[in-house]
Amino acid sequence: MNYWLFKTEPDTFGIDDLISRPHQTEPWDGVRNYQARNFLRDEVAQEDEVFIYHSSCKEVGIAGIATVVKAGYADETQFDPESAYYDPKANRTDPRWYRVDVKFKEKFAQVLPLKKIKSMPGITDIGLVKKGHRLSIMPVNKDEWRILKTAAREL
DNA sequence: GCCAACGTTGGC
DNA sequence: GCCAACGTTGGC
Repeated sequence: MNYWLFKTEPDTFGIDDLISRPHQTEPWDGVRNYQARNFLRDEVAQEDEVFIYHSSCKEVGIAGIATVVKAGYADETQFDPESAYYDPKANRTDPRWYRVDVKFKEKFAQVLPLKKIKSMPGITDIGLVKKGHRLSIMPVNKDEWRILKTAAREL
C-alpha cells in the first residue's frame, strides 16, 4: 500500500465537498500535468491512502484523508468540449489524462498548516518542502505519512 | 496582486 | 534537441 497527497482548491472542491458527495466518493479529475498523470495512471492503486491538501486558500495545509476506491482510468473530462478540462488533442484509443476515484475517510479537527509541516524535523522528503513543490499529485513515504497523520490528529 | 519556480510551446 | 518566451501554480 502506498500513500499520496492530492492538492485541491477548497473554494472549488474541498474536503467538505467530498463529504457531501453521494457515497462520499468523487472522481479526482482535471489533472493536467504529465508527472502527476503518470502517478495516477501507473502507481496510485486501490486502497492507497491520500492526504487531501487545501491550496490557494485561507488555511493552507492538510485537511484530511481519503481512500482510493478505483485505480487509474481515462479522465472523461478530456473528451467533453463543455468541460473546462477539455483537451482537443486527446483521443479515446490512447487517453492522455487519467483519474482515480477517492472516498472520504477522515477530516481532521483542524487543518495541519503548511507552515507547521515545513517546521517539523522528521519531514524532509515530501514534495511540499522540496523544490518541485507545485506537483498536484505527490507520493508520501510511510514514515512521513505516520508523522503527519499523528500531528494532524493532535491539533 | 506579486513573483519565484516551475512546465509547456514552438521556432530554429 | 536547444532554449527563449510564455503560461501556470501557489504561498504570501
